Amino acid sequence: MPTMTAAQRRDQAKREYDAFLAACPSRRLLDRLSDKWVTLVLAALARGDRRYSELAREIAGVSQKMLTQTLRNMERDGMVTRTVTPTVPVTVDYALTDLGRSLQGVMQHVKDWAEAHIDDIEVAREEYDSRQ
Amino acid sequence: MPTMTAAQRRDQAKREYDAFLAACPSRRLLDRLSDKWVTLVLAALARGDRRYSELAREIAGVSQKMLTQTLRNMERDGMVTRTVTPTVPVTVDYALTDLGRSLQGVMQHVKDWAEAHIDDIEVAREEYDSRQ
DNA sequence: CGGAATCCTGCCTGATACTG
DNA sequence: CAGTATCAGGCAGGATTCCG
Repeated sequence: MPTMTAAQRRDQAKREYDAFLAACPSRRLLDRLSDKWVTLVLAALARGDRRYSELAREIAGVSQKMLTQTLRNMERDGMVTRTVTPTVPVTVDYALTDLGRSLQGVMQHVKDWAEAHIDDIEVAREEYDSRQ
Repeated sequence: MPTMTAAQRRDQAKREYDAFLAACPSRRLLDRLSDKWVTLVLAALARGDRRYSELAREIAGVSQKMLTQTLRNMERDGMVTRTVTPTVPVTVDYALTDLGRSLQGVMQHVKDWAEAHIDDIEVAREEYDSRQ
């Protein structure tokens, strides 16, 4: 009785795909980096340790929610350390770990590429749009 | 009459922020890369030209919609070329441009980093979670 | 100061169906 | 084969409020 066979095959494929995804290092990192705030936090901390409010000011446009969430995830991933100093009011400092610094070095190349080639992209885009 | 002053200030700040964003090369590129399919398409095409269906098979988990959308955007950005051969049925080949190859070279470093360090991240994460 | 919690909206994405 | 069109839902992310 092959009822639902098509749906079952799809589910099967999906499970295999998920397993494949979970086993692929590149994709797991890409999932992390596709959160663009991660890269911006890395860049900010590369210039030195920062307090929460300093990061919020330096990374224009990030909401408190996203900044907190990003920092939590990065702490969880061993990219940054979080140091609470029980003053009044409390101060919280963030710093890169060795792992974070290592990744930042790689992302720096991406940033350099962006500054060198983003104009080419803009030009290509305008030409594409002008051809309808 | 300072009615709506707070809201107006927010709007003003938002407009300034948008203008700032539009002027920042790194962020514009990050916006593109935060679409993770872009990186995967770059990697696939780096191994040689591909037809649409080949890409769909090679990049497991991408929907037709997202693949088409990603390819369109990348073509618009001058990263890939799209060549239609009017056979029956029609064949469409995608290839990297020089710009695309250049970016792919940079992203290759990211991929290498991922394969070298993703385990460190996993370990850090498990330790973080085990500490509640 | 540095968050946590809540609500709520948009759009991102996948599923499905149709076309040349 | 290589798409386009349409619909639906899920959740990313913003705004707001409250707390230690």
